[in-house]
Amino acid sequence: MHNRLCYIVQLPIKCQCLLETFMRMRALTDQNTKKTTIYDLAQLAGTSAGTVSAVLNGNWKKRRISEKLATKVRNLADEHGYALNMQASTLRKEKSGIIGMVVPMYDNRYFSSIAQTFERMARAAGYFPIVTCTQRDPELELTAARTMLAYQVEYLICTGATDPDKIHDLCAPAGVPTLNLDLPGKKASSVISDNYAGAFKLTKKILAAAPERSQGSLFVGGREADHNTQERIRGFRDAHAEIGITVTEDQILACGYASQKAAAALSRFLKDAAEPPATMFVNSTISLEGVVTSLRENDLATQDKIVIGCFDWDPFAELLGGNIFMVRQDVETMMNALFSIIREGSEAEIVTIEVPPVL
Amino acid sequence: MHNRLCYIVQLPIKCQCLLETFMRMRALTDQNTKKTTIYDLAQLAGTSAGTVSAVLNGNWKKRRISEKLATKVRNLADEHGYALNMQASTLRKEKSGIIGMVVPMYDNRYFSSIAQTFERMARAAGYFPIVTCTQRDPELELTAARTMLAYQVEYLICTGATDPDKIHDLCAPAGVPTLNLDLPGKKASSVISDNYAGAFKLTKKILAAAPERSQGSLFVGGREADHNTQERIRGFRDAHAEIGITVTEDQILACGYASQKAAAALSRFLKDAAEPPATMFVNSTISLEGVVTSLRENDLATQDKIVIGCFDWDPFAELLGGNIFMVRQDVETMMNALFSIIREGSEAEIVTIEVPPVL
DNA sequence: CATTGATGCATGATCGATTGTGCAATAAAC
DNA sequence: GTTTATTGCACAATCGATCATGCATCAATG
Repeated sequence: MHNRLCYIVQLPIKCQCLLETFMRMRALTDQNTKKTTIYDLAQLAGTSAGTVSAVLNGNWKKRRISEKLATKVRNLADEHGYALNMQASTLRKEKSGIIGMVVPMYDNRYFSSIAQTFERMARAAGYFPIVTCTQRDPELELTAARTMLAYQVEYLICTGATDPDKIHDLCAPAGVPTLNLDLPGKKASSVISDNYAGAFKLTKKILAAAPERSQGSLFVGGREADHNTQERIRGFRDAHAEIGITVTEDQILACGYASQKAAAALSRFLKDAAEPPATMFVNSTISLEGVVTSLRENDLATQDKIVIGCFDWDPFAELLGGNIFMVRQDVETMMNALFSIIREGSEAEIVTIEVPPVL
Repeated sequence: MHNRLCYIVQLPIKCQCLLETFMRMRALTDQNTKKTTIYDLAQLAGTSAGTVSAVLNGNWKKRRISEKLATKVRNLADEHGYALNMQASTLRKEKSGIIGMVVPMYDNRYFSSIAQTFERMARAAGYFPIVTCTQRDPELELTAARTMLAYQVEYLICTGATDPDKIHDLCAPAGVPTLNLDLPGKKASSVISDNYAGAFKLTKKILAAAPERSQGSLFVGGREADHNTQERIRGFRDAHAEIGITVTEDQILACGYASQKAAAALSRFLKDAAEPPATMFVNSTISLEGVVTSLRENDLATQDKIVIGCFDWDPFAELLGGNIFMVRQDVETMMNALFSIIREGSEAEIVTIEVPPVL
């Protein structure tokens, strides 16, 4: 069945050198295109494929294979650079060992740290992590999820997904559990930052450091529709309420996260205002980029003049100097929570874990 | 062969409600754990698995399947949320469509931009991209490469790899071509920044903007052993030579990339020096973090006092203000070069493409 | 010497999708 | 009416690894 036929031809002496060249090429091609399989190793070791498989995947003890044969097979595997064919293995075992994650972007510290930590922990848990970024494109989110399903992922983590519940509905019929990270969903467990508490603390901090000024605070960035922004605005409001200040609608610029949008929104605000705001709550480092740019353009350095609080962390932003405070979402703890849910199994009910960020 | 047996049992009426509950559970479990296969769809459509396969993978025209049957099969597939089993498909076709990439880290703009662009372009080229970060761990680099081989990647891109040639040697016997990105290798084609030209230009720029001072320039960050650092030092030297200055060994602090190392090396330097350097060439944003920290600690703001050139780009670093110039490695062009090599096929000889970075 | 048990391995079915081959049924050509 | 061509599909082998089953061989026991 698995015999690889080999035609041996008798050639006249004249052709010997040609033959040699051919054999070298074949050897090269063989090694270059044909991967060694357990059948090849079985033939070389004079044993069966099943035995080779047992030796290489570690349960040869159970199958009572002799130490001697096991060693021989392992040596041959090393010599020939044997690599397991995961597709075949997965197909048979019906378990891929793959855990998937979709993230919106890599290009800020929060998400890149999530991706990096996810890979590390997944590997430590014995999974093969596949991370893919969906460019904040809802369409691509679904396509990516579908593709991950095709690759038989055992778990799918939806990070900052536009519509995590739709992804859940895609995965559920295939028996693939999902988890939400950063943004919560209703149909699967979620691990998110404690946005309210973080925003509340951060706001108190900047209010305490704020200079006296008629023009009060400003909230910049994020989308009113998204859960995180709502919670942060609530924290922002309540921290003000605590010292007897009511935040009005015009103090909230939920203009989206993109830096250009934040810059534009802030510039518009500054044009109408008599005085710059005393404090600003900026909803992400991405938005902060826009805020800083806008301040530059309006000849307002960060230094001392305006106290900024940013819900997110970036090392260089921190070095910007001036009165800038950042809360750092606790990625390590969030990811630990995530993997503890995964370890518990999907039996449990739907939970939402809120991890406090650190100032 | 592929019949899924279904035992139908006649139960006394008493048990009817129990049965109902059972059926609901079974339905749930069935839908939750068993994925729909082409055999399931074939049975539902009253046709054969081969036909279903042909319909779903698009070559049903070639196989002369009627429009009517094709539509029926497609509808059934949609209804039942059918997802292709890639493992089975790959196993049979002996082509996975997977393209792999290893990167050292995600947490700086350069590498995260590379990862992001890679994913986008790979998808556009019809591949399924798998990116994994190896934490600058040479051991993990090899392990990751081996795992990628097991998953039957068709191509492997080694980004900033410690020893790309070793990875090549791992992949070659399996017939998997490799490409090097960012750091060159000898055994496969490479796409890298034109480090010499970039460094030369950047150095000229900071020299032109430099204040007159006895203490000249400093080169901070990177490893003497790595190709990029060598080339940048060469550019740094030559730009000085052009205006008649010879760079001495003590002006080169190739202390590694890590920010702490850069901070420590610079602080040590500043302790011994009578005066701070007029200009500094910093070898990456990571190192720049350390440099800025060290300057802070030594009460030297960036403002006007020291002209800094950084070989790498970060939006916030750019906003730091003061005399700081950054060259941005041209990721888009580099990745285009990479994929054009991939499209050409691996027939061609080993080439090294140097892409000029932009100031 | 016959029976039991342990040891060491081979055999073959199986996972799901793909694809070359072949065989009916109908249509077209002579 | 017979031959040829075309349409429309079913069948079965195959990819590589896994694992339940089974069959020799040899030692131990009665």
